[in-house]
Amino acid sequence: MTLPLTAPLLPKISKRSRRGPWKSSSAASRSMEFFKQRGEQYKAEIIDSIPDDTVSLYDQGGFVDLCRGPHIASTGQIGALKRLTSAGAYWRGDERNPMLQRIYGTSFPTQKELDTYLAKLEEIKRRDHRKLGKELDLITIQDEIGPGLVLWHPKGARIRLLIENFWREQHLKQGYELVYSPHVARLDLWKTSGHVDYYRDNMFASMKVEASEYQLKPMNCPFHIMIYKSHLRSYRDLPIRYGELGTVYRYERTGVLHGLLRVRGFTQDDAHLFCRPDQIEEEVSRVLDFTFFILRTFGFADFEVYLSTRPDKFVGSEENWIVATAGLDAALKGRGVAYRIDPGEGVFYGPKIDIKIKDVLGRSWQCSTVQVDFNNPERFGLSYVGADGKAHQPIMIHRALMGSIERFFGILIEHYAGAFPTWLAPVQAVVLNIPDKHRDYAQWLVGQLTAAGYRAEAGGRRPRDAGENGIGTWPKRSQHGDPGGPGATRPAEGRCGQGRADPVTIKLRGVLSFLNFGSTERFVSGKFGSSAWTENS
RNA sequence: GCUGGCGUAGCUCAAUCGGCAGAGCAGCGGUUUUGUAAACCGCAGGUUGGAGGUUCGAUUCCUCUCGCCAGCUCCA
Repeated sequence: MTLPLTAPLLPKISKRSRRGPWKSSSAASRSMEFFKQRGEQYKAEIIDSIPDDTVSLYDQGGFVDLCRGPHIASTGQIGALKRLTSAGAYWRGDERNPMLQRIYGTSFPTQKELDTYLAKLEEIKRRDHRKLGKELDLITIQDEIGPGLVLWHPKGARIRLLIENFWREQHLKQGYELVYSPHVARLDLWKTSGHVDYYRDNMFASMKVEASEYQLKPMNCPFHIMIYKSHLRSYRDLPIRYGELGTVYRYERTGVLHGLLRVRGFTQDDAHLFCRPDQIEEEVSRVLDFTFFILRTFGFADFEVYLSTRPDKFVGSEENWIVATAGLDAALKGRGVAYRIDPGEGVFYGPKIDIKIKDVLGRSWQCSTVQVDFNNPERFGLSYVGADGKAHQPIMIHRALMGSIERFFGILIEHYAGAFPTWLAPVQAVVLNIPDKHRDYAQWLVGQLTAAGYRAEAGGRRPRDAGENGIGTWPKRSQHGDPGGPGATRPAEGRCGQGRADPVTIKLRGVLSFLNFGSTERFVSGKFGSSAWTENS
């Protein structure tokens, strides 16, 4: 059948795949002939690649499938079936191969379980940061500017500033030095670093300036290296930790761009640690602690940790790889972190630890990464003077805790469904003036709140504004009106939809006190502050 | 980049066979007022993503292009 898989056809497929029992049988590799005769070239090709003498086949009403199995014993076990989407997929996952048409669907033993799953998909849709980012006026990505390039609107920028201020403050406490570096540099720098050889496909084209080529930076590391190199280093100076909220530009193929989660210009919360080989474990341990602290502060509690080991193509000595991998391993074990080995998935220049964040819906996102690097110290000829008076080569550790501010923000939006905790909320309080004639008073109150350091906004002139989505998303609300009127002055109260209205007097002092609770303290995950608090002054 | 789908007002969407581009919400001006997704009247809002082509006439058909979405591949 070579009909196009358009929408009207798919319900039929849904229906048909419902009846008949499954039978299973196994056959010798002559089944390759069977599939060839049927014109099912791909199945024959797969059998060809299976070393075993026998393969297992499943027969379902004349549809014979090659499958390691198991298929379910009976289609009667399928209580509920739903087609989800259809999309192309490369044969065997290789983009050089032809594209196949794939239909995605799911089934559950009962309709109820299917409904639960579908409700979760709806919830994911509701939390989509691309939708909320626009609705809450946090960010936009506009065609005229270019795909994958983010505009941070005032409300989004407020949150970013809070994130960045927190980040800087904590890094200083942790003994990092904060640095800045330019957005472009001579192409030669990227030749030295190896990016031109290994990373060119992800770089924007270089530009000619006067007599030399310049390159928009895809990474921050060469700059930090050059700061290290700017003078002689002693073993006593190590470890040296340079941190930077460094904005990088990478050419990502159009099909991979995805809201804030995959962009072309983004800011890494980057740092490079220069240390002696014997300091790797200690430094990595510190980074792990620091990472979990930061992530928990933003409300993330569940993580997936991976240790990626040496790939086939690698640089550096085997001995260094062993030392570095052991250092990462020891740090993870020392901190009691459960992790999985991802064999051969390390970067060519060294092994790494990746930490994926699990959000409230149980989806995981790659953010944090800790990578050991032997390559760059070698390429740039880094050294320090050891206790023996001789030159030694330091080890570099690349690390990002949030990964990129853009991606992290996208995840945050979805994690909180836009209803940020008070310390991060771009609007901590909305002052509603109902009816309109109280606008001046509302403005005055907003002015008072702003002067007191809160993020407040006046909004709405009609009763229904109180129930609006955007306004309901912000943490606190205070409403002002005439006694007994439709917009009667109401107590400041908590976030709409949480069923928690905290009675507070409407006097300015009361509003300030109410806001003060939990407005600046940061949440630690698992301890989401309740707003159960009253004032009766 | 690849396969498939889709671009109409700030947002969500209409527009029959190719025949005058429309509605709700948001906005603005009024009127009104029992407390959480919707009070009433009016006004304004558009180069139908862009460029070509076919046609008396294109939102509609064709070509190219830009972008978005679902995946594949890749990744922070």
